[in-house]
Amino acid sequence: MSKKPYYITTPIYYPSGNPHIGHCYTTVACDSIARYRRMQGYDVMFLTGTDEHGLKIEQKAAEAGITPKEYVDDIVLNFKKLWSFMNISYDRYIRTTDNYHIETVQKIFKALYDKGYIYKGEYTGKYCTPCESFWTESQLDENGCCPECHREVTEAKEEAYFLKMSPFAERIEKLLTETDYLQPKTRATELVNNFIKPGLEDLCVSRTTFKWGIPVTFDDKHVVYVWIDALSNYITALGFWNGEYNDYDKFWPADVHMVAKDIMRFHAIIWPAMLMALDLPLPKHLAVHGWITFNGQKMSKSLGNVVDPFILGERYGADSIRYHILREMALGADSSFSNEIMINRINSDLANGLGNLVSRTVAMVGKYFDGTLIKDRQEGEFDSELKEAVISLKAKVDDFIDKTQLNNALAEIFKVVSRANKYIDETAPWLLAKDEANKARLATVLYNLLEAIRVTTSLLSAFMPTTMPKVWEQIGCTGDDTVYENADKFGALPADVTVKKGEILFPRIDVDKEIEELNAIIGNLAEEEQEPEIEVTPLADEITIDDFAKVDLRVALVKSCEKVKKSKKLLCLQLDDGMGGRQVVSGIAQWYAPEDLIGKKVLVVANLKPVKLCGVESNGMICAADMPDGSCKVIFPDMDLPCGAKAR
RNA sequence: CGCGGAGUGGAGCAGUUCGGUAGCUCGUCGGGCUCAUAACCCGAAGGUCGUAGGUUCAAAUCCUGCCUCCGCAACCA
Repeated sequence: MSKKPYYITTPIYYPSGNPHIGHCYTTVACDSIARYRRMQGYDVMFLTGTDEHGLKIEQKAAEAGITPKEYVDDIVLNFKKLWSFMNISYDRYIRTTDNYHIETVQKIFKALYDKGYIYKGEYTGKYCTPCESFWTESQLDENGCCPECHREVTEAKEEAYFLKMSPFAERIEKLLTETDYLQPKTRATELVNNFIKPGLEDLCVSRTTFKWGIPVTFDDKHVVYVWIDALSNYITALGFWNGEYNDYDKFWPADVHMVAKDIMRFHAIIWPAMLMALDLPLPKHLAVHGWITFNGQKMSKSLGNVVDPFILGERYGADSIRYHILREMALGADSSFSNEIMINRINSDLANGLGNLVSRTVAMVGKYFDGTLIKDRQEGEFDSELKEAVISLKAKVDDFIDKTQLNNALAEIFKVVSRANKYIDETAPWLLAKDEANKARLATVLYNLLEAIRVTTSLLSAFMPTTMPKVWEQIGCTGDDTVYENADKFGALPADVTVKKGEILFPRIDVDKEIEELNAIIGNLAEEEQEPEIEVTPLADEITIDDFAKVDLRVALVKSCEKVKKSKKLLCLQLDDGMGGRQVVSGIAQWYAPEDLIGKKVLVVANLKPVKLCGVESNGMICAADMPDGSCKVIFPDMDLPCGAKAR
């Protein structure tokens, strides 16, 4: 009988910077599932990779003075290094710059065009001429200018290809609401309400404004924009429409695509639409997890160092990091990461719980039996309860794996670890050891403990693949003892098993000392980062005095100020401008409370065309200056200046 | 009234579908044990389950209003 196929994927990561703990999160989870499925006897295909095209990479490479390919080659190396460090067992690694992928994407693009799902249209957006870049409204900086060079942008149109989405809207809505495709399903309504009910917009799938992408074969001005390029990796990597591999028929549709919530939308809507347009089967599940947050804040570049997986892994071991990530991660929800939480977790579960259980059990076999158990047995109180817990564990873990609830799977396993520690107290082997007559009973107790360790660690080996074999060595496992098939059986180890004391598996960590040291490391890194941070943004193009005269800056007094409801960033200010007053809306709510501004004087661009922001009219703009950390500070003029005074 | 989620002992969470003695992990305090990585085991303290009403014999759970937080969308003039 041939093995059942199982296909699981991580997203392909964008290598515009080095990998961080967020990448680990998804990848470690997929790896654990892949390993578990392999144990269960599935023929597993575990795919990961990198999405290497696009404007941002083009620019980063230009900054570094190398070609885009050279740039990504470098970073891909770091990704692979991290995966090898974290003991990730991927079966295939796809790079969107691989030739076979490029060819296939071109074929897919052409096929969609021939089917009439892709058509040529016009894309309108904000364009920055010096940068030759299009930006969406949301990408613009706080002044509505180019986020790269901070110069003005203009409305512009460019020719582009679009993918029709509306033909698939109904099917996608059903997929989200009526099937268990999306996990957890709680986000389905949100997606449907926000994107499908208002009418699915056609998707822009090509660009002419940058070159670092896959060329459209029948129109060489265009390169394929991210969607069709990146998402199709899941099938091109199997050899779909290419000769590089040929297991598409075997593995498609995928069993699980695992993604973080920020790219859920693309996998929940665009990817199914593409597959529908190509008439291909849809993947079975999309497992969405939250972000790792750091002390409640979203991960950011400056915080990235704090949780550098290499630094943490070197200190505590890759398996400890894997365990912590998996144990904290609940499907869907964010999970906060702090060094303290992690260290406490490692101490209580791994060092005190599992590590200590192995250590004390092995030590007792050594002390009371010289390392090798006698074959005599005598059953006693508490045995059956322990055995029951051990034997029933596998089914429970299986169930949680099926639901991609790895945190619960681990919790279940550690309940048995706890049960075993309790069993030691119940049976008190050190008392049994005092009387030679109890030898058989003592051997039974220790054997039962070894069996509990064998079963829990064989199930754990999918999650902590590096450390568990070390345990097996210590408790005297050989050959097939630790296979999945034996994980719901009691008595796989030989009755006269020989143990071998080994190194401490998970050394206990001194919390205070470690936190201090980690903070010191963070401090050093932060200092190194500081220098380039103070970069001054390039000067805008030269203007004449007449140009400046067009801008009418006035001094005004803030009479009242309140937050714009339903908005996070906006404050609504009532100003005395010496001309009867005016209302101005400003995007500074993150940095100023209303009472910080009331009674102060500000500089306002007074002849700016009025607009509505979040439905509130704004007649001007408050002058403020950028801070290096991305926040901004309002410029307060001298209080003696009269309202309405014109600045020049 | 844009859409959605969440408010439970010091912290992090489960329980809410199909109302019926409020549970888990960590922390704190007390006790026990000594095989073990100052680890292990037992016990205790600590919660008017965001808030105000309503339904009910009975509400964390159902209904209504309100407050707070978060995410998406919008938006940073």
